[in-house]
Amino acid sequence: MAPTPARSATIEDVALAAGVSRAAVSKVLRDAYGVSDAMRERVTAAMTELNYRPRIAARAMRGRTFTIGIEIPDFGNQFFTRMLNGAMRALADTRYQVVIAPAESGSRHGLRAIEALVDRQVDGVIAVSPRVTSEALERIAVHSPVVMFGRHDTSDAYDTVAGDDVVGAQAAMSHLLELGHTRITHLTLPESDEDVPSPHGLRLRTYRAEMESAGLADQIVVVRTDEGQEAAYRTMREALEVGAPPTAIFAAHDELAIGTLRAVAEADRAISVVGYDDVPIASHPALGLTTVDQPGDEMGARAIELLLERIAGRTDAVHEVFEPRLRVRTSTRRLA
Amino acid sequence: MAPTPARSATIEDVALAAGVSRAAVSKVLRDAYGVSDAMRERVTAAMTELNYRPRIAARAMRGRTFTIGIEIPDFGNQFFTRMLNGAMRALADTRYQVVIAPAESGSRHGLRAIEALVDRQVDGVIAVSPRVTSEALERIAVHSPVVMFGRHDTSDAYDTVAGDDVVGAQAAMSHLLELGHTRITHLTLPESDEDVPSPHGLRLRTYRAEMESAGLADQIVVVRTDEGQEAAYRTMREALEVGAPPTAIFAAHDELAIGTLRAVAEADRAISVVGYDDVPIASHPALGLTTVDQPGDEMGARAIELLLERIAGRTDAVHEVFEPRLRVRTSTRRLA
DNA sequence: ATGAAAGCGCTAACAG
DNA sequence: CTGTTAGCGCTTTCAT
Repeated sequence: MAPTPARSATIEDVALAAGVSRAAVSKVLRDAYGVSDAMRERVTAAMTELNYRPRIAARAMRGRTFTIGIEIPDFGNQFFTRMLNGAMRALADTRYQVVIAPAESGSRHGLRAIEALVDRQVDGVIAVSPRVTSEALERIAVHSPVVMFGRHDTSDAYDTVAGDDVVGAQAAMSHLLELGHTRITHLTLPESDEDVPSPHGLRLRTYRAEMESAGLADQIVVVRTDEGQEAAYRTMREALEVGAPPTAIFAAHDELAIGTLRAVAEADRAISVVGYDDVPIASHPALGLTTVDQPGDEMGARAIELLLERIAGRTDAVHEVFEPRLRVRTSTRRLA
Repeated sequence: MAPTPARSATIEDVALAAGVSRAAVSKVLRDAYGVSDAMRERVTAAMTELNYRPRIAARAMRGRTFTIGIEIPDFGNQFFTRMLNGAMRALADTRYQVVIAPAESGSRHGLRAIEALVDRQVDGVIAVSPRVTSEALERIAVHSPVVMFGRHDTSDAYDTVAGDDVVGAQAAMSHLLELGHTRITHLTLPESDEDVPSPHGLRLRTYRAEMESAGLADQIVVVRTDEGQEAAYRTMREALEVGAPPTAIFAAHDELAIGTLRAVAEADRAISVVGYDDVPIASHPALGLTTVDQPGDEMGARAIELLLERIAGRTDAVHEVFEPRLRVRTSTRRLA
């Protein structure tokens, strides 16, 4: 290949080649009103001839980019894959393309990734960032439509799509309590906080409330672990070695539950484990993880719908909540 | 303090507020030569005051965007998560941001996603697209640095980072043969083709070669399935019902292997299964999947290094190959 | 050390 | 139906 590449074709080159004006080319490009078939044909011919690709950056300076940005905190968590699938499907018949910005593991709340997306002129943002302050989000939402995934706050500036984490956590806890468990540990992330409107905050709060109303306040144990299966495994391996081990563990999400299952297997203990999300692997017979199913794909698709509505001009906020559903499998058993 | 601005601040607003020229602000922004400390201070003050964020799209029209685009074919495959982690880590200390474009499941080869990235003016692209023709890639590589992940072709126009799939597949096959298996099925994707320089093409070819040189040419069985655990599960569930079932299955990657494991478990048969990649879940004791470990994070980090070199001006191609390593676990057993 | 000014490729009035 | 033209926000010579 030539080491000194020619610069690629611009709208002007196409116009020249087709013997028309730039405006005409632009109109063909955007399918705008007022182009004769003859002209359209010559222009498209010139475009393929020159291998023309419109520069989105140039378009961005005048109008839309037809790009949706999605911020994701952790690719290791397959729940977000479900969400993404739903989002992609909802966008399939539109002109929009998706770009995804992964939150750097360091800056744990993902604001940087959201801003990176906005700086790149996406037409709207879907973000999974329970820890970003609503002030920061509202500042962003002034200039760019925003739909937050998993949040339970109800700002006027952005929409939210979330699961009903109270109902879900209650289902998980009721299940364990009905099986006769009393020493139930909750495994969650370091930053989960009952006062933050995050899924994990709500699950934690619900865990506490359910333990208390079952008269088990003195049995409450909350273990914290870093994100990911591996970290959860190491944390629980240690946790199971000290003191009286629990008979059941309610993990804040499936990745943590799967890591826990590993620690439990190695410790060779009959400890029941419940997760949250119903990631695809959870139903694998080798794991048989009892978990709270969230309709991730529907939620992702709905988030896109809301975002497109906002892009189209809606200004009042919508806050949508999806119902979770307990899936009982073999990882939970009646207390012997 | 100004009221909430209808449109967000531009470089001009900052210049006005700081009482300097646009050029001066731009220089501060880019840390360019020739700015006094006093000026720098006033400008940065104005920037924070106005909550200024540079528009990458505008910058893109003149120079770099400091954005790396990564195209990924399947988020369900956790091997790509390993790759992404390595890539993110390698980029952590640079000015670059990552955006990821998922290949639409329809257009199975991901060219559209790569072009979406290039249209958005990324400074370089890493792509996982074994099926895109080298012609298409070379056309793109003329205008944008490209590193292909997993390909075994050696174009001059783009770099490649791949695992040694022949060695890896040989290791998998040798392992099964040494355990006494002779009826070994290979499970791969519909489009895998021995003549395409893709990982799966090579694994397929190696499977055939190893069977033949073991004198088992008449035992060769290749089963095709769509992408994903679920599809692999359904395919293998059916495949295990007809004819004489194999005693071992070599799956082209771990997601397929895990789906296979599910079918095997349900069929309640003692069939050995080997995967490829060593995704995180593979080592979980509940699965114990024997597999060929590829150093995904190193490979991702190396891909970034190569891309940055190309962005910096290197024009000769580099083709890097990483050595895989067999991980023997409980999913393979000596033939009874 | 600082600023004026010329574009980058595209869209969207507006004129013809 | 087609073309002219004025920017969008930024970088980058080139003067001063």
